Amino acid sequence: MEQRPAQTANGERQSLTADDWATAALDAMAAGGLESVAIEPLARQLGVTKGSFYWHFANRDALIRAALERWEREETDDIIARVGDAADPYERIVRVFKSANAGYRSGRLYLALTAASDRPAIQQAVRRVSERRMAYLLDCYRALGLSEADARRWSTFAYATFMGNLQIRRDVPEAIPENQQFNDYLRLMIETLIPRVRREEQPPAAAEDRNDPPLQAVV
Amino acid sequence: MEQRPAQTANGERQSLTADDWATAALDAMAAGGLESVAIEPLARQLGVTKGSFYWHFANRDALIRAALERWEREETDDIIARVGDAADPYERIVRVFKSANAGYRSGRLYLALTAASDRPAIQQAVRRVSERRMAYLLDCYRALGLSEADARRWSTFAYATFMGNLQIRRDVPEAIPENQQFNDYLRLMIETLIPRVRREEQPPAAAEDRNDPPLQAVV
DNA sequence: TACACTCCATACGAAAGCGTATGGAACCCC
DNA sequence: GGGGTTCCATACGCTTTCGTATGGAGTGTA
Repeated sequence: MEQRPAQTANGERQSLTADDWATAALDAMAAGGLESVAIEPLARQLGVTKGSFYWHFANRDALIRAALERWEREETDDIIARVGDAADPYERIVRVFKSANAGYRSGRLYLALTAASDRPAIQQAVRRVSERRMAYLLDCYRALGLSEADARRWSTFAYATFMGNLQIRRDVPEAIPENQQFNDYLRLMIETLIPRVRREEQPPAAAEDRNDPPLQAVV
Repeated sequence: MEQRPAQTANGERQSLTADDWATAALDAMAAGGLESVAIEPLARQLGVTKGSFYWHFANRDALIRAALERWEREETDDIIARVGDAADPYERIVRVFKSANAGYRSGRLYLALTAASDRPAIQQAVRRVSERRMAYLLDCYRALGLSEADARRWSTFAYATFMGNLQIRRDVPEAIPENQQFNDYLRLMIETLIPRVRREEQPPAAAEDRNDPPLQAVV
């Protein structure tokens, strides 16, 4: 597969891979947006010159495509690895919200990519990841016993809150409490965003369908 | 104050003002982010050349500063004009959420500005506007009768949901329902995000009360 | 008519970034 | 040790944008 020239005596100077360039591009995006993904600055930062880049990639667009692929892989792997197929749906939703905190870079990167709304390639990648995440949440809420319409509303609601917390954490970080205060804040959101439908009363979905109160949230 | 050379016979060609440039810059930002705010493209779009710009402004930074000032004025005026000092706090929070829908440009502009997290001037303006909005919400929740700590949590929670809806509407618009479905979605958020605390031990609310949850949300 | 002021056009230099062309060092294989 | 491959350095032309310098048309004013 890959064979790198053995590093020199002092341990420097091993050749770069295309993936190294992709991760560097993602780091640059997380730090300064898409416009920060420039060949020559990245090359300087990596300690090489443009010659290296144009050996690995055809042009700047190819780099961005590669970075997007890597990002999509990371995100989908992450959401499966972190919140996974664990336990009951309640626990899964809780973990989604706790993962909003974990990963400072992850959140910034997500927001930076969503900001590049003019580039269709990026927009589509963001859309795919967002839809996949919302579908995951939708499944969780269905598993809680909510009707299809209710599950859709609640999952969209929860995802909006999730995204908004990312944004607040980036733009007004003091607004997000810390330590014990943060736990209280988190618990408030969890308890509010996960309606405890009456489980016993089986069968859940069919019996308690359309009445006036749209969903029997007990909170 | 301002005197414009009378427009020519066909109604074209009246001279521009600095404010015209500022609004054009904001439009460009809402459409394509900060990098779209370039002098020469803007000049072409306005039907003039750079000569016009550098008569009104010292440089590009001055334009961005002017645009930011205008944006801050608009935003603060808007939040006072739209949701205003109307009625009870419940109605005020409702209006905040309804205004997330109104103003397509407003939301995009907000998100575009928050994305320019490297520019300190923009970051501070965003912070000021965000803090002012969150303070407004905090006041609403205090007026609902919540304790200081609870009001702070709920207002942050609500603002996060507000921001997240802006983001979803931009990135995955189909996820936001429309028409009657949207009203249901909106009502769900409103009812969930506005806890009806026991005002003064009134009979109607007190009757169906829960005593388990930490804050007396009845939803 | 002469002058000043406002607003913009045009021309120019400098810098940054993209992409290409080409050379060259290091390594491998026979 | 000739030849091929990998990976990168260097040099160059092109485009876009910023910012400056300067001229000029239009209008008001003495």
